[in-house]
Amino acid sequence: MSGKRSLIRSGTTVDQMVRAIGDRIVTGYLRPGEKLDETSLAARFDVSRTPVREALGQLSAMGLVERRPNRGAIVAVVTQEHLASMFESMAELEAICARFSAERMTTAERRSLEIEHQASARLVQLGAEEDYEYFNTEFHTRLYRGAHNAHIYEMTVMTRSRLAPFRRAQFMLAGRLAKSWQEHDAIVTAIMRGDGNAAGKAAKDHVSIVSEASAVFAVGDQPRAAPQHQ
Amino acid sequence: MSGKRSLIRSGTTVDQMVRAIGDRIVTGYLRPGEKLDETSLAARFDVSRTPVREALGQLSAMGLVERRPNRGAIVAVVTQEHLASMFESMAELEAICARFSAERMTTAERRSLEIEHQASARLVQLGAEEDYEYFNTEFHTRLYRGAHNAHIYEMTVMTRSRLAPFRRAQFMLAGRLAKSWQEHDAIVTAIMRGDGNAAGKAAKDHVSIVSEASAVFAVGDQPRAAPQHQ
DNA sequence: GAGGCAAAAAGTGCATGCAATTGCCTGCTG
DNA sequence: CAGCAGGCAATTGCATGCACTTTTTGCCTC
Repeated sequence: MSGKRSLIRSGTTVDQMVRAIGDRIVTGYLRPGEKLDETSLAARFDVSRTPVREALGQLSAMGLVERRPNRGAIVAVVTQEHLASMFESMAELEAICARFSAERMTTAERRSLEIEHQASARLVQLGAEEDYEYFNTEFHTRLYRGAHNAHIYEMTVMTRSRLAPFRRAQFMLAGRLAKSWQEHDAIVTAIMRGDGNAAGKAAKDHVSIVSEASAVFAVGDQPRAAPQHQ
Repeated sequence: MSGKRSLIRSGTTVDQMVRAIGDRIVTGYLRPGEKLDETSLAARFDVSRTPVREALGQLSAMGLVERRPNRGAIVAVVTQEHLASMFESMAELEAICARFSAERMTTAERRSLEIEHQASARLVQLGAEEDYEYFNTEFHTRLYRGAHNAHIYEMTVMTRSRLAPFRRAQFMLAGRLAKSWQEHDAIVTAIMRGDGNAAGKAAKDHVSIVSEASAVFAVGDQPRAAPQHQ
């Protein structure tokens, strides 16, 4: 019995690798352009190269890493242009989710969305960025689910995760917290009214604003090469 | 009988496997639920199991195959519900593409869209289903590109390919050819006018109609288990 | 000192081998 | 004859090995 997997959760080794590496990319711990060396990763996680290779392949299929034949893999480098296209897509996807949510959410879903949203008002007053961030994720996830469309849900979640590295610290901007809440409020109100078009428009505006706020960070952050971690 | 992988295009072996297996799924040659045995596939394509495994992993990340740990892979089984959600997503995505196309296509893109569309009128008169099918694909691809948004393009193409197996023979329906052309015409007209909303609506209606036409076929075809293809 | 070449080093791509898991088959029990 | 335990064949999951490609390094030339 050689060294058993230590800290990571269950599933096959490949799945663990996909999550481990994917998480590090999504959270920004691994930066775009950074080299993903199979041997080092294998050593780092105490597995052989095979599961690492498979994981890199899957991550590449998801668009999180880029693979150059015979030349190794790197964390996907997102051009400004492609980043913009993802933010724009995100706005459209959220608009669809909000519109469908307005039309399709069950009474229970509407109620709990409203309740959570109202509860979050306190976080804004307290200026609790961390907690609001968590709530914010929850809020949007509710919209995605509320659309009652599995495929749109998948696309939206995937797009959001690919955007995650570029969206950190958005709430640090002065006043962003309160504005975010108001924008959410517009979405919730429209959903409660069952007004799909208004909900869609409100969601699109909301995401567009977030995009602009985030883009600022992305610019200085992006085109750099690979840093030294650990 | 066994043997060559000559007819496939270049790239790494894994890429070839992804394309080979993916094609067979998308074209319906491999049916939903069918078992994908690593050893047989490896023998069939005359490679070792490793690239087959990697390919299956990537296809699973794309949603084309389903992988049960330790229990092998099967062609993804799409429930009626999930299928409906994909068709609905498709309509929304095409609507976005058409709207953006109306707003963003270059003059050259508009012109060539119009020209090709007009040329296809002949195919309708001739009742040339095969040729029209080819043109139809081309037409929609132009819309996706015309949106000038790489991420939406990716999502749309991916969704379309996943729907491909359920969309066969749609033009066999009586009169579908002519109606399809008219629906395209509405889209083109709106795009030429630069009217994004009209283009989006026309595209959504168009796809919705196709969805309904296709759903008919899907019903009898879908939930069955695995056939014998060999 | 810059440029170019060749050999070595590093790293990827695929094949093969072996342990682990699953599912089936058999035979026993009630 | 149904039901279940145990064992066996088939198949998956991962590790390792080897060939090939790319990159680096060191040396030579100019």
